[in-house]
Amino acid sequence: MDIKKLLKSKGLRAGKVRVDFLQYLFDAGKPISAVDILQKESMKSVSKSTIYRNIEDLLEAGLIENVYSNSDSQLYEIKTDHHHHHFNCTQCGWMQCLDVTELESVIKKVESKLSCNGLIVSKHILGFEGLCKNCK
Amino acid sequence: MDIKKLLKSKGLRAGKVRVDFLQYLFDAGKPISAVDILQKESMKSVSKSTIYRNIEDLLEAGLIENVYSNSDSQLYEIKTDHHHHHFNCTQCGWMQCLDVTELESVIKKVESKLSCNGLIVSKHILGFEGLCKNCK
DNA sequence: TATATAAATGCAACTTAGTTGCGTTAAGAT
DNA sequence: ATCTTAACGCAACTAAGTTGCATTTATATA
Repeated sequence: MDIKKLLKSKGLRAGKVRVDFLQYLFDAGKPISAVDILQKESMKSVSKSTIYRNIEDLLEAGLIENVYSNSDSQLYEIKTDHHHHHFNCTQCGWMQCLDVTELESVIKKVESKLSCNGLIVSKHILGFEGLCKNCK
Repeated sequence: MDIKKLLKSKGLRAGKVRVDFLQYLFDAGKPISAVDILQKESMKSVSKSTIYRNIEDLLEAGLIENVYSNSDSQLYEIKTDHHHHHFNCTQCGWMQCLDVTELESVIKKVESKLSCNGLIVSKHILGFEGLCKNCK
């Protein structure tokens, strides 16, 4: 789908930086931080407040989501209907998507148990850390 | 067990601030941040570098461990042999320990599958977020 | 108990991710 | 073409965490 139309469908204007930013996230195919973006050559002239405010807007619109990692800066990726988690190399930062349907069903059980205890569960965070093939 | 002896058994000296800090973590019975500590009346005169360096040392000694939360500052708690996870209220910061043995066995399976793929898994992070009874 | 020494602490300056207020620019509806 | 307001840039700020260095103190040893 066209980026501009996607943004419009969520009630967001297709500002120059916003379009580039979202396109970059689509192309990256991996979790990205605000710092990553700001260090990109093509983004050198972009103000960081613009990036951080775009992250806010895109999160709120449900176009991107936060990804857990042990890095100093928050990571984000395009939000898909297919919920998944990540393995994160603590040495080089490499990440791999994990599809673990078995896990998801157990997590659902825990969440419904918590709901019965009077809590509202809005999300869960799950991540695996360690060393990748190259770094070990 | 006596705090000073515990520290000594890990090859750490029982400095005044370190003992107080570790005692506080034991008494708190909930995850605590460096900022929490530094704001305590009895810790007002303590340097923040001392706290952060103590956190490093205690982590390395395996006496405390990091706890995931959505707060700005990192949370820590006394490390026990009994591994567990938390529910975290995003409004007030309240946390509840969760004992989910069912989850742990599935996670173990995932981790061994990752090991077969040539990755070294050192730890996993799991947390649930939402609203507690008071905040919902 | 006195002494030596390295670990623990304090202090101040620094780093870095992220925020905020405000003036300017440009997207897109009319 | 014009108007409105969202998007953007800029600069100053906040707050968590780090670092270098001087001072103090825990503790091993004499």
